[in-house]
Amino acid sequence: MTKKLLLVDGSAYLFRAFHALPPLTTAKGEPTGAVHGVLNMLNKMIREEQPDYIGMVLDAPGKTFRDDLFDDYKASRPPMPDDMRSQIQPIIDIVEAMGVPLLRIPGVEADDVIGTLATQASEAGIATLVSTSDKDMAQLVNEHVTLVNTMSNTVLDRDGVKTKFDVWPEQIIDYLGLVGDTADNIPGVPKVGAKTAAKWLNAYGDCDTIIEKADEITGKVGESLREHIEQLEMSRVLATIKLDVELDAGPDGLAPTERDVDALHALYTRWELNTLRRQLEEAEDVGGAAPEAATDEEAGDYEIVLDDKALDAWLKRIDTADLVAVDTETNSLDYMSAELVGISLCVETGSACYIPVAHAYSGAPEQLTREHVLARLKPFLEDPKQAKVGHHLKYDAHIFARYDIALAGMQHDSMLASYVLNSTASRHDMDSLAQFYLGRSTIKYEDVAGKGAKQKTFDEIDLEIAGPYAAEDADITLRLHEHLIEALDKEPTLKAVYADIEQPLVPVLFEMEEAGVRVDADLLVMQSHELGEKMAELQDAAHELAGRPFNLGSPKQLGEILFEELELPVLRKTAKGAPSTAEDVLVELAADYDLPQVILDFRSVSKLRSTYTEKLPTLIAADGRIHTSYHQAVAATGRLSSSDPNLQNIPIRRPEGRRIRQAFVPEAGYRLIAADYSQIELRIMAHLSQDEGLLSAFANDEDVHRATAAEVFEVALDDVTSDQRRSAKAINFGLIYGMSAFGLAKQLSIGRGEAQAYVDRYFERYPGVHDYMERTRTQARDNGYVETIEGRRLYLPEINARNPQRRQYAERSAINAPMQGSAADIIKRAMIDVHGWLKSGKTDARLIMQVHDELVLEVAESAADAVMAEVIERMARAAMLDVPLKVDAAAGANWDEAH
DNA sequence: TAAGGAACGTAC
DNA sequence: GACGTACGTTCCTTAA
Repeated sequence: MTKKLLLVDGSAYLFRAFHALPPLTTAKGEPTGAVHGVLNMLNKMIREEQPDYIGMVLDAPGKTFRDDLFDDYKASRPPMPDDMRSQIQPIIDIVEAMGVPLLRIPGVEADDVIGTLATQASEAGIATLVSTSDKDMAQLVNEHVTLVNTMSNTVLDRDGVKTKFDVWPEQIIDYLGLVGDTADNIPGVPKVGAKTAAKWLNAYGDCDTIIEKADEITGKVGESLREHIEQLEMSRVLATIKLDVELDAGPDGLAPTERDVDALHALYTRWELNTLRRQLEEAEDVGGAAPEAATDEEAGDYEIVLDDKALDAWLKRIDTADLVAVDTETNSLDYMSAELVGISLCVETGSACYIPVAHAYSGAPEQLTREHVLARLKPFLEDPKQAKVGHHLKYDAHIFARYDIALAGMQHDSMLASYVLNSTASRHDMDSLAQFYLGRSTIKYEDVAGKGAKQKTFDEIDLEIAGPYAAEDADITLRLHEHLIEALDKEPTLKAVYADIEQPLVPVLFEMEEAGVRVDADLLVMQSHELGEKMAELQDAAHELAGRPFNLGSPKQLGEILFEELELPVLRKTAKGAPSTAEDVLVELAADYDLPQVILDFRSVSKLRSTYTEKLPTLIAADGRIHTSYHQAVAATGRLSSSDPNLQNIPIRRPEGRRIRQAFVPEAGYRLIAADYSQIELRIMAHLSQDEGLLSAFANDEDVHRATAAEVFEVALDDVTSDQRRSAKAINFGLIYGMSAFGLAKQLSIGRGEAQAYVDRYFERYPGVHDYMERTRTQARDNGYVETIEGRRLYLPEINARNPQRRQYAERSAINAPMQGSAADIIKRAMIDVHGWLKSGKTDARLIMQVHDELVLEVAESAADAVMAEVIERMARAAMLDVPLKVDAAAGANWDEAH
């Protein structure tokens, strides 16, 4: 068997890694990005090639013979940055500790050392692989010597050189002499580029012949050639790699030696190369193994797919797999504008691929085109029988939708599994989950893309960096899925919440987001204008009353005016101890002073303008519609949330704000239908508490607040005053939120004693509710969690906290969560049902919004009445409680009218 | 200059 | 101290 020699161009690695990698540093701030990069590439080469001999060659400091030949040699190259220079020594130390022979020969360049060794190896019949990204090395290629570019995974043999440069390896020196090299300041012949050089060399064979026949060459290029013959000869010499450098040892002196485990461990620790350190610890039982090292953390087998052959192999793998992890990489978080940059797949943990389709940094290797890859994957992606798992698959589905691919078979989602298992986990992003469930530190997005102003989009990231990151995402997704499903299997009710509610909801939310809602920009712009004028008037009035101008939007400046200069009484302080200027405080002050009311009016107007009338028009997409994002794994109780923009807090309570809803309109020929559950949380409280009074009030379809007022104030239903009803309403809502008598007193501006009397009275009249509240607190304390009707859990780790404030907070959450969460479960079931019904029939209608207890649909005018009736029916029977679920609905020409 | 927290206000 | 769940804007301090 022929022996194999691997020669690594350390200098090329260093430059490439330094510029390609984000500026990683140690905790102290020492740069280590290039160290990471060089070591990763080196390790990868060793792993893949398993050479018998190996040498890493670095440039030595100081002048080389070429500097003596040509004064301007490499003059255009800026001096090595300090951040790069400082990383050379750590690399040298580590490579030596690894047992890899390292060569640094003064007076020549790394290229010359590599050239010499490659030549000697050829003569000895040793197969040589030169790992570099430097194209000059192509001149070394022969039957025994090939180049490999770790960046792009491309291998250049004789035919490869011919394909890439259109000249043979032995012509490369002449080629470089003609073309020159700006980076090394090798002049070449002006006006001659790659095409011309190849054309001449193919016609004449070599430079000497070209010079001989220079007169035959016509045109401006011909002139340039004749004028620069001397320069051409010089350039050839500079481009020629020296093959006879005097070395202490030949290729057979480059056998790797035993690695020095202790020295390596110390160096990895010193330079905070944690992944390498952990791998070493696992393999060698060295150092204080970190806790996470105990779990599975083998480096994955990650492949970058750059050609059809590799793609074919993966298509075969996914076709026969039971479940495939799919992940997309894009250049934006905005799903409506994001472009696909690459796709990751994983069918078996530890083995994943990344298929880049649009990495466009300079020097990026040739990739399969987006169109090609998508066309080949389309049958798989659209096949509902081919099950996929993702982490937040809804986002990936949006990306595929941009390219007319309807992602189907969205069977599992590790983000949702995690959410159902523990909704109170602070985050459900992949990195946190990998750390928590798998004990595994993943590559962080910031580490590959950088952060702040320097953050790159994914298509700008070097494949050497992006590939492992992206492939790991798919690998981790599959690992998480396997782990989380196992956990869910142990909790059948949670599994049901996941499988029967959250997972089927994904396509529903996906379609709602894709649909968006039409918004009348002109109307909002007009409203904005009006509000702007009102703001100016109120600001003038405020400055007048204050006696000087100030920023009305600054609570700090306002506090100075009100409490220092005008000396108004400080009624309350903020958490930080500053006098509060919150709404309720100003309302109270407004009874005795003028300025607070002006501030209140200003705030209200300015809020409407900045948050809604100014902002919403800027968010309208090309289709004239606003596409929000519904988040399925955010709210601890099981509710959805909405952002970019938040369509769940569009004003309604006051007429000034409510006008904004007039800008939410249907397409021509359509109507908006808004259907909302009436008092759903109180109905759930009746069901859960089984309180007879409450059950019968709902059974008889009474006005529940009026009924409560009648009980608490001991009057007949018909004699309840509007004030009594208002108080009863506050009590009812307060109960849902776990409010105290103190809070109720504040809400109703009554004495604390009086409020306490109301609460006592309420519990006397509704003893079932009182018992239920007690039971809930007990359950929370005993189990550490509370449940919705469906069995969705909310963990309350602080329910037994020593700190009374934290404990009481947990208690209030315990009271509220079953009601809020059950309502969320019910409307989610209704959404799945309504969506399924709409999909199965020919009804021209679609769901477009959800606001916690309300669904909004856009329906063809002719179908409006029928759809409304059906939606009411389906929402009402989404859960079978011991009280009826009542649904109110209306249709209109805008969202305001539909109420 | 950018990031992040505090204060505030909108919804259910 | 005192009413649950969210998200967005503005101001302003702090850190790089």
